[in-house]
Amino acid sequence: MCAMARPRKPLLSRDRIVDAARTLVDAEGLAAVSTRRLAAELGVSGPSLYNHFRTKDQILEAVADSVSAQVDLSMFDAPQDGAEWDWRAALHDWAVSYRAALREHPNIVPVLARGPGRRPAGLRLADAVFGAMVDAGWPPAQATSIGALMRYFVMGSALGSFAGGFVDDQDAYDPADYPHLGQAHLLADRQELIDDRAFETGLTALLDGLSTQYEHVVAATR
Amino acid sequence: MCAMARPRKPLLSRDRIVDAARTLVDAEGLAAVSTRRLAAELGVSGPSLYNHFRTKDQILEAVADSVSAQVDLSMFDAPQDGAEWDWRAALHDWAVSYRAALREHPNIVPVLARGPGRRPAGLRLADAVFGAMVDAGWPPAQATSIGALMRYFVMGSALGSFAGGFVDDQDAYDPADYPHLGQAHLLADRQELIDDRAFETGLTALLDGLSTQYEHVVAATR
DNA sequence: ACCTGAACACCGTTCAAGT
DNA sequence: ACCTGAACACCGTTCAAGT
Repeated sequence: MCAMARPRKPLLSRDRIVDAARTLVDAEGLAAVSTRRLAAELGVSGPSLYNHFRTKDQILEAVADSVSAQVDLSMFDAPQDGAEWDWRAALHDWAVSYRAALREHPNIVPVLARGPGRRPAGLRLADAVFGAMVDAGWPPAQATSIGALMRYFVMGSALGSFAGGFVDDQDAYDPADYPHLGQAHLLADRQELIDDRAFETGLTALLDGLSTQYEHVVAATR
Repeated sequence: MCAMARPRKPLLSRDRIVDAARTLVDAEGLAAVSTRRLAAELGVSGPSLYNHFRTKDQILEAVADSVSAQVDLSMFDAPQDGAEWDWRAALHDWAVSYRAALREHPNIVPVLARGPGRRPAGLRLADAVFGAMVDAGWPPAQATSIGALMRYFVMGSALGSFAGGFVDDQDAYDPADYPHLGQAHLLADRQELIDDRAFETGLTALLDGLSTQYEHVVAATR
């Protein structure tokens, strides 16, 4: 009861803000995140957020990084005792985990797609895949390409459903204009199946193709 | 002269609005496009736009479709007189043209990434690639997968530069945290080269892998 | 140190009014 | 039919003021 009521626990923290923002993005999309709305969700007034983040964009960056942090990277460690280091299997498992993390939070993908920037989990991810490919024997320039092209494919597959991009309305597909899209209105119903199959097909093709290149480029110089 | 000055030519048209919007998006990004700003660029007041488009989003959709319309689809026509129809070469050329169109207008890619929806050029593109793959002998479900996975890869490669996603500042890459990113600060300087090489490497791998699948799935059943 | 209300310069969109 | 100004309900961010 003394007059100096100073230590009064802070209402906000960076973690609490990021958690609330991620929940809001997941539930209602990027457009629903305004500083006023987010603050209301946290029971404070809008400008309070600026005591913890410099801009709204940095809040979204932090949300993006918290999603990157969920990607499993364990398949890249353990230096493999002598045995042939199976980079192909590791790359496959990593891509599956990467896409799974993104698909759990698809609305934040446009922010993630801007690249790692200074986000620690994004940089850790880039570091892990590049290091693993170099360890596997890929020349550094090729390892960079692999990091990039895998990112293209995973980001593209998570950015938006392919099947869901087609409207669920037969009248939208006039056979005179689009002779081969007679069944396209059915895509929306089977979104997950269609996108999962396309991802696995593409990933297998990508890894098969890279294995061929590996034999030419790497195994040949051994 | 006479008092009835009725026919007064309209100041605006859908095309003029779309052209101005595309120019603005290209020059200053999606965030710079506000209805007031766009209207000012066209010499009219903000609400005027609503005589030609129902929402701002539909203006952006129209910009996106005008970019889709620039993708070359000619490699998919001409039914090939008896000879083996080279779907692999067509797919390669199409992917290159697709990516080139997107890279000329990278800021609109997030809108394109929402899928074709009801956009005519987007639907034409989906129709062409699906029809060509079916003609080449792919079963419809596989042709759908190919349309999807190519879209993943091209969208991902156009959504943002891989190399440009890394900051141009050596201090951002502490060797203790990111042991393999010692050269990462150099990526920003060679953006185009690095992204072009990753795209070609990935596309070749993808097509090589699909060719292998084609032999198993299609040629075997002939 | 952390939170607040008021304020500034913006938004997308609607609508009555003009021609 | 097409354009306008005024208005509504929002934005992100700053800042002086409070504790």
